[in-house]
Amino acid sequence: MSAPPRVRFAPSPTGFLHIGSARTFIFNWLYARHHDGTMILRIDDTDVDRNTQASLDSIFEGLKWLDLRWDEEYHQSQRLALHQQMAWRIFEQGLAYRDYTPAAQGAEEKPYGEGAWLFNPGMRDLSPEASRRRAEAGEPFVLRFRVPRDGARAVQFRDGVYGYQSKECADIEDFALLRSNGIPTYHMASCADDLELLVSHIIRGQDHLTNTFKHVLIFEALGAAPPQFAHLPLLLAPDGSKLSKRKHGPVVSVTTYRDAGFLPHAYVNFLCLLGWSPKDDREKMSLDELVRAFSFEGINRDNAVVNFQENDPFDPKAVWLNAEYIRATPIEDLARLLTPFVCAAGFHAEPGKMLQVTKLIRERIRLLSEVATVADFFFLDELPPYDPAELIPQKGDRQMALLALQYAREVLTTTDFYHQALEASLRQAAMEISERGWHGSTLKIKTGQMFQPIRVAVCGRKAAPPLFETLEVLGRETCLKRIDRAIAMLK
RNA sequence: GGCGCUAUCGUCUAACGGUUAGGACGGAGCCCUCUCAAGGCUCAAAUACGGGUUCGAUUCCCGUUAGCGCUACCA
Repeated sequence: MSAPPRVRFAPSPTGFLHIGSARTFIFNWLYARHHDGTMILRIDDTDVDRNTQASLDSIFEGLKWLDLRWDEEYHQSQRLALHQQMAWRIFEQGLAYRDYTPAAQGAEEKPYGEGAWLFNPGMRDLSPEASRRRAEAGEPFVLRFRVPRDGARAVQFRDGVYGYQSKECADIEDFALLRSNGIPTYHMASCADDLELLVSHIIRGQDHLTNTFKHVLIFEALGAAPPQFAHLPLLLAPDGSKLSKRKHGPVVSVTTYRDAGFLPHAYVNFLCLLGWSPKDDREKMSLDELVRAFSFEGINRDNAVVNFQENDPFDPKAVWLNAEYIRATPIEDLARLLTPFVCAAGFHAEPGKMLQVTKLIRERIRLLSEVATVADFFFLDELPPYDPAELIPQKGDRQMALLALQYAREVLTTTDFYHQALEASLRQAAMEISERGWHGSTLKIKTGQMFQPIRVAVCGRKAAPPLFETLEVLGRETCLKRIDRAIAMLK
């Protein structure tokens, strides 16, 4: 029926890719894919002073990691002529005027005492001749939109998320279209490009909701019907403030999540759940499911809190989702994903071993980076120091630990080194110890009491993957060496 | 200050006038078990406040409060 939508994500390269921006990208992408439309990436780099290459790199790096594609790409800085031309078209129609008031200097107080500022005195009604003369004389000016002041006109539009919106022109200030250096402002450049690129739906943060009235004015001045708008609730910090790089540091940067070992689609999934819901209790959703389920109706109007803490930078739900995705990842794929993290920890990640280790830790890590702490003993030549008290089992003592280790040592010297055989012979050993009693006592040793000293001796800690599989991966030589060391520590 | 937006468990959310207010994360407990996980089960936990409208309000209207946004020659 209607033409497929054209949507755009338009970041400005003035900082790293913000997770709120990432979410805006994702929602645009979902809308485009849901309707077989076109996803446009437009770099809004009109603020020459604040743009940085590092920021641009960060945006592309972040988007690349998210693993979602766009179909067309533009840079506003290469389209300035178009924006200027459109601005002057508005001027020609008498809908904009030159304002020669010098720019307000830096840190001047905002006098919000009585009402809002609407325009600078004397400039709106400068005669066309006077205005042109001063321009020709080289006097700098900003080009301002002439917001209708006569009558009680209101600007209105229908937002896909927030519904019908209306604002009196009397509450809209004469905003700038061109700066005194001739560079278009965000409002001008954005509308000009949305028009020229035939953007049909503008999906962006709610911080633009009130800007939209200005944009509608621009579209109308250019004789065009405004696109459809859909504004997204904002992402907040736990204290209710808007997420900011300044205040909240790395938790707002997409690359932080990548570096911590989030799976991109797990993270996309998490971001989708912030401010949107399929309304049927589904939470873990594949990209396909998200595309199918996405609609503006599912978008909330209330801002959403990213629930990070000072001692834990990641939202627990994001971590949980990531663990879900990790457990759903085939061993071979997961081993490959884990490898860089193992290498980064300074370990030698031999592919065959990675496969074995991955199998044992897949259900024990929530972030890929945790491999370094959870599986270190698989890669280390020598175990880091640990407390010998750890070797002593629950309701046991030093003698019991020693006995268990000595018995284990004996068994492990001869038994076949695969986990079924290891389990059988170590359980047998536990029974034998129990039958004989230990150091004159009639107490029996439970399997748990038998296995804990071995586990600690071999892994250096109590919390570890299943013992027999672990022994198998470690190999006889390493196991015996570590048990010997543990025995020495107990003596 | 002006204008706009918003308000359900700690957090993310469901319930488009009638539900014991549902789910998830996190928390607590139990089960399973060689530890840790994973898995299963159970529990605690919310409609900001005050007025209306209605036989009946989480839901509709108004007010209060609170939060957020915009109010730049930033985007």
